[in-house]
Amino acid sequence: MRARQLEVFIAVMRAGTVTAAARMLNISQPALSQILLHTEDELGFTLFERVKGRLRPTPEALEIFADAERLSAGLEGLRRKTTDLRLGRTGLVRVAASPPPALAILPRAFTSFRARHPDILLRSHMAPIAAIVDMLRAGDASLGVALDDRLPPDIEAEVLGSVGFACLLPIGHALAGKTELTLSDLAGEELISYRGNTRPADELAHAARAQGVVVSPSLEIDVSISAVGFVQAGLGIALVDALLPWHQFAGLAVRPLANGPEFPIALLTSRTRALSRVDEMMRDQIRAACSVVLGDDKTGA
Amino acid sequence: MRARQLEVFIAVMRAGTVTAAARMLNISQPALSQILLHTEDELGFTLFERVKGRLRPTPEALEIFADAERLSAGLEGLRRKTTDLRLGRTGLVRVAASPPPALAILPRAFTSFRARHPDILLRSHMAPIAAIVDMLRAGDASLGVALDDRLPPDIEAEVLGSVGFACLLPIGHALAGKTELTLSDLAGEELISYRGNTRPADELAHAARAQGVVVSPSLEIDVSISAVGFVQAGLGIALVDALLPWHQFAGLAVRPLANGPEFPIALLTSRTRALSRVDEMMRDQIRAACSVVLGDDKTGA
DNA sequence: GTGGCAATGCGGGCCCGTCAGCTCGAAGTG
DNA sequence: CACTTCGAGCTGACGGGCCCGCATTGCCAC
Repeated sequence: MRARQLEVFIAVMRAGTVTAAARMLNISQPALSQILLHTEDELGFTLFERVKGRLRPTPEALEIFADAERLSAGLEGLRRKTTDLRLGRTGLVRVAASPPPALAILPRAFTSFRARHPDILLRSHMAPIAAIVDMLRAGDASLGVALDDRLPPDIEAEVLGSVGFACLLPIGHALAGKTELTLSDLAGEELISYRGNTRPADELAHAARAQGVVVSPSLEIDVSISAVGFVQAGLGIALVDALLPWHQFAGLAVRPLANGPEFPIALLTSRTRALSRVDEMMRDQIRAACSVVLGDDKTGA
Repeated sequence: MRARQLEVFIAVMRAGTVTAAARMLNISQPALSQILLHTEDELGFTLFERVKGRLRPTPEALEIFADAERLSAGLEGLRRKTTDLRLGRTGLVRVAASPPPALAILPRAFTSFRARHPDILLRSHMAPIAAIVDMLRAGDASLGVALDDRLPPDIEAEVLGSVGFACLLPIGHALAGKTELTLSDLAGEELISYRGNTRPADELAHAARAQGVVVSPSLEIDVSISAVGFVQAGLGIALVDALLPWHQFAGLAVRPLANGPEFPIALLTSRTRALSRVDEMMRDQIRAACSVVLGDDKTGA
């Protein structure tokens, strides 16, 4: 029994006549009549008794009607579900990001995504990069955003752009008079930056060596945002990524670091897991949001 | 999503490869590949990601897989149900009959029916004819067998044959010496027969009048089988239908009544209700059983 | 006769199937 | 290292069957 035959059968049962059923299904009466006859032929027994030019359901028809209706409703439900999937009206998007992109890029990406797909559940995970990789591998997140593009081979990293370093100064610090700082400006200052043996720390040391200066933090952090409190407390100048929206925090001044290294902004996905439609839509929004944020950075802040 | 597409999708999900799925469905690999591609085209999103010549289900495919399997199983169940209906392997047949056919015809009909369709539930109702008509109208029975063909217009009566009267004599009665009796033989005997204002009583009286004798029962019954006890007790000679297998009862002799009226044996159905396949099969068996019983009656007893 | 209903005949389009042939990647072999 | 082989899936051509609309007929009731 084909799905179409199910629909026709149900329509005739509900409408009572072939003509009315044909109207319900928006097809011609002969077409429906043919399908009905063919169905009965295939089944091997009659579904309706023709009496005086009218139809009367046989006991067999009544017997299978309930099942037919249930199945047809199920098919219709599946059809709706698939159109929802096509249009991206259902599902859950989980994005794992390290704090800077989570605070700088995801809000914008989520906003535009939500405007386009209001019914999709969104979940944001702020995590260090090792945790992001684990989540991508386990399927706990399908998209990741981090400030690193050197990743295991089973993780695909698409570089969306790059962002430099920023210096966080306590309010009133002498160096706040300059619009941008260089590494040599920081000589003799108490520095707060990433702990050793991490990529940003290495790159910073490399750049400093190239410029003939020495940069050695006296206070090490692992996540840039934790520098906020230390700078506010006057413990020193922080050398951190310029992505995080530092201006939102009171009590510190932000100055870009000239000639410093760059962080790559990478969009991470698992190579062993395919993206769902909604994941792809979110990926597009993250790309767009990133370019907007970077553009704003260049012109505005 | 067509039913075929559902099957193909499930087969590919289960088999893992297109070729294996095609083997499962006994079709060629290109055919299945086409259906799968067409399905994805119709859905608007891909179900499998092609990587290195292999297929990997997308999140959407995993999402709808459970529903698809459930629906497909439902369709398969309906398919089995319809073949059961066609072959008459399912259902319930309810037959209402008055006592003589219920004891003489139905056992044979049920036996041959059961031999052909062992899985069908059978139900026999022994009831007076008024109750039979009510049951047919209400759908509590779909077939009826009675010794009357004059019935309301909404009941169809198909006459399967006819049966005459029999005389039930107490063992040792003088008339037992004759192989058959006539109405005039019964003059002066105590008679047991149907109550007045019923069809057999009227016909009996009519036949007696035609033969110039008077038949007036001194003991009235409504159902012929109830005469057994009265005859065994020596209360008189019973004039009843010859259909009921009277020889099964001890303590009475049976002699046919010559030149008596005939009972029509009628197979009853409701004109407003259609017969199911199994009902029709049972109807055929009742017809056959009736002709066998009547033929045996002519030759054997 | 007229109107409503179901069935039939005819023609066209789409789906589905087989068959033959193709590309691509992995694995084996000299 | 180049070649072959094999298995995976895709493409194109062709045919049959299902589904559809249009025109028409048969049947019944009013």
